[in-house]
Amino acid sequence: MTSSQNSKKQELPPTAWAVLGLLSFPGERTGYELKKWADSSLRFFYWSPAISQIYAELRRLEELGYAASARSGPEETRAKRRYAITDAGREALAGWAADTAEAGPPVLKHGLLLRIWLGHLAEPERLRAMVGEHLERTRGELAAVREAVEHADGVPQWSFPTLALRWSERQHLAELELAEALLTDLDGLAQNRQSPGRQADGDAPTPG
Amino acid sequence: MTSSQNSKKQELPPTAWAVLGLLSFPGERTGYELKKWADSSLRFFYWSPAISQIYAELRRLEELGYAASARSGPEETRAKRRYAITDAGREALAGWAADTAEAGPPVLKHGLLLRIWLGHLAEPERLRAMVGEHLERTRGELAAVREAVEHADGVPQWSFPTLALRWSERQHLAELELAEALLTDLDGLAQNRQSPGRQADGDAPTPG
DNA sequence: TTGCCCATGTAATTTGTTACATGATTTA
DNA sequence: TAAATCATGTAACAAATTACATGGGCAA
Repeated sequence: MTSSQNSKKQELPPTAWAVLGLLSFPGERTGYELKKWADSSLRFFYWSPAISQIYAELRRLEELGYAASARSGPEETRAKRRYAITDAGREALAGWAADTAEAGPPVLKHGLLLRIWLGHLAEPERLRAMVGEHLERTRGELAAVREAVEHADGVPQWSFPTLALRWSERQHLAELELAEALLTDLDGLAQNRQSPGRQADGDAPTPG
Repeated sequence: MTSSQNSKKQELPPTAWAVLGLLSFPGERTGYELKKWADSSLRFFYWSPAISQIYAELRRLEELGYAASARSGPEETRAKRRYAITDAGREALAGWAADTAEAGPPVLKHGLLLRIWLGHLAEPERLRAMVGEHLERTRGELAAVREAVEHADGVPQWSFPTLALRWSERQHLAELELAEALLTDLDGLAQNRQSPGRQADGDAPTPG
């Protein structure tokens, strides 16, 4: 059997692949370093697992032979442990990344929008304030993305991560525009509510 | 003690609030109906819990006195069970929704971008194809959002859900533009890779 | 009469978080 | 020498999914 035809696909959660992905760039690193790296770049378009989960995934990856670790100090001293990806790991990761069915649609969990959706429970002023706070926060995030881009840009090994970060930069710009448009829509709603005066508790229409 | 001052905040997962939110619109509905509704609208800006979890959350909400249910048939016959929000539930939900600290930044889990980030493991052609598939899928999603908007638009009780869906429509349009820009960037990368010829395995720079 | 949609629920399992314990190294 | 950061790990728990079991009603 050829190596590209492992009929039994490794079933691993996306987090495991993301951690292995972090290891797929040149160099060896500790779980701690991986966490910091995830916080400053992965999190913008995917997400940053808890440090305890990173350690757990690293152990699993090592068991599977996808990663190898070396202690810096002597055994038993709980010293720094640096991980590197193995050839088998690189191959498995490439196989997973090429599987487009695996990817599925992007998942968005937008707390602000959930609250807008529940706008009938809040004061209009409160809603506008929430969108304003969201704008502020998003500007901060955008600055963080730009820092990450600056850090990564120009390094040949990081051309693809840079691409992802550039996408993220544009994504944050879009998020700002979306929020502005939302404010406008909110104003429009307030206008229409001016005259009617009735909160309309008629028959419930069918959702769905 | 006034009802608006329960000093002990109810700690509930976002899913519980989302389910209660579904109940906050006029009418009584079954868990099954809630699931369908979540699939066709909530999922675009938040996410749609598994049906088994919806049932679990409904039980919890009822225990807390935030929702009440009535069987359609006689007891013990596992008949249809319709849920409605209670006054206490509405109040708790309003309190949660107004808490802006609770909201946190939006979370995005973008499988395609994770794969772009790992672009060094794939054929350039494969990457382009993946973005193409993403464009296709996003167009389909956009159509689904528009259907939902059409369904909700004009119904007075649903003005805020309609707002959220409009936001989602624009968000999907932005997603399409982002993907087009990504294709362009991918082309740019391919151009630069033309001459060098070396896969550069020099010193590992420090990520972070 | 077969299959699909409606409808509810349980059980097992996985995934992921927070809180905690521990100690080395660096910096003020 | 005190505090911050680096670094690894365990334990308890919460959140969420998948698979499964059950059965009524309706349409081809």
